[in-house]
Amino acid sequence: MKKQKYILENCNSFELAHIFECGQCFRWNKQIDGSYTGVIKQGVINVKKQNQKIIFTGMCEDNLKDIVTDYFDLNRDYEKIKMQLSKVDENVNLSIKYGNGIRILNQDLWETIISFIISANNNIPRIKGIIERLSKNFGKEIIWNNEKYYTFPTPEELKNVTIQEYRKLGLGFRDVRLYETTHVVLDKKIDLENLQKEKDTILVREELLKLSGVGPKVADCILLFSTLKRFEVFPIDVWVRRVINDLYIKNPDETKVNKKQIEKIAQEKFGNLAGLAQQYLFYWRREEGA
DNA sequence: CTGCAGGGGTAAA
DNA sequence: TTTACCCCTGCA
Repeated sequence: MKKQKYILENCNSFELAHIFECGQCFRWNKQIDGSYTGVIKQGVINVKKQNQKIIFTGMCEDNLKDIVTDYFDLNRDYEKIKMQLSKVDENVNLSIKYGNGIRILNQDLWETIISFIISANNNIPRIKGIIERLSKNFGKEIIWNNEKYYTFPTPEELKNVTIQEYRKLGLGFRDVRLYETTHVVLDKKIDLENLQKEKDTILVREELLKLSGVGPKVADCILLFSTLKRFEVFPIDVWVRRVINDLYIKNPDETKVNKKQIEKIAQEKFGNLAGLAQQYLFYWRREEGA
């Protein structure tokens, strides 16, 4: 573990709030100076934006530049993607202007699976709290700048944790799901490394859906926000339903809007960039509060 | 102060 | 296709 620093200059499409508050991650916390600190794999990293420069500092084992280049998806041309998507219509264009600095993170597959199982029928402050307690109890401690941080627990580190212990950490009815999924992964009934190599998105999705606590929405979030990185999926939650209904369907009762209908619209309008369009629309609608 | 709906869904009926 | 589910927060 060593202290490292990396400065990225001339980076378009990189706004801290857009990246960390758009609902894709749960382990980044805003600091007093406006920067964000989070745990990636076995390291702690702080990201700060200053005069158009992105400053990464951290305590980690591997090369910091390599870690953040991968994690923040820095080799992808978001300007080009935004250009394409903004042509769809004026509403999408507005949403892109609003969340112009969004990047989709390459988060660890295991961590993303567990995080989104916890996210089911839950709210962000509580999700963050649960993940923090899980890490504190079962992850490894890292000390950086006199503060304690904890890595996200591996399947092995959760091996002997009981359902009752999960319940005590406030997981609620998700306790059984976390227990079952952990053991399915430990027993290699579903092999995450193989899943990572599989090209066919449909097949990967089917495998994810076999996990306890993973339904259609959670599966799509895992596909989009982890290293699986599938931009063609379109996770549908209440906010996405709301914004798609308001813009394109206009059903007076949004709870009656059919999922198939939303999927069709997403496919037709956004194609293989649906996932990213989802993020812009979601962030726009949710932050605007309208 | 108490009661209750609802939250970035899933699984079981 | 409908309903219960754990826990927390906001609001009537």
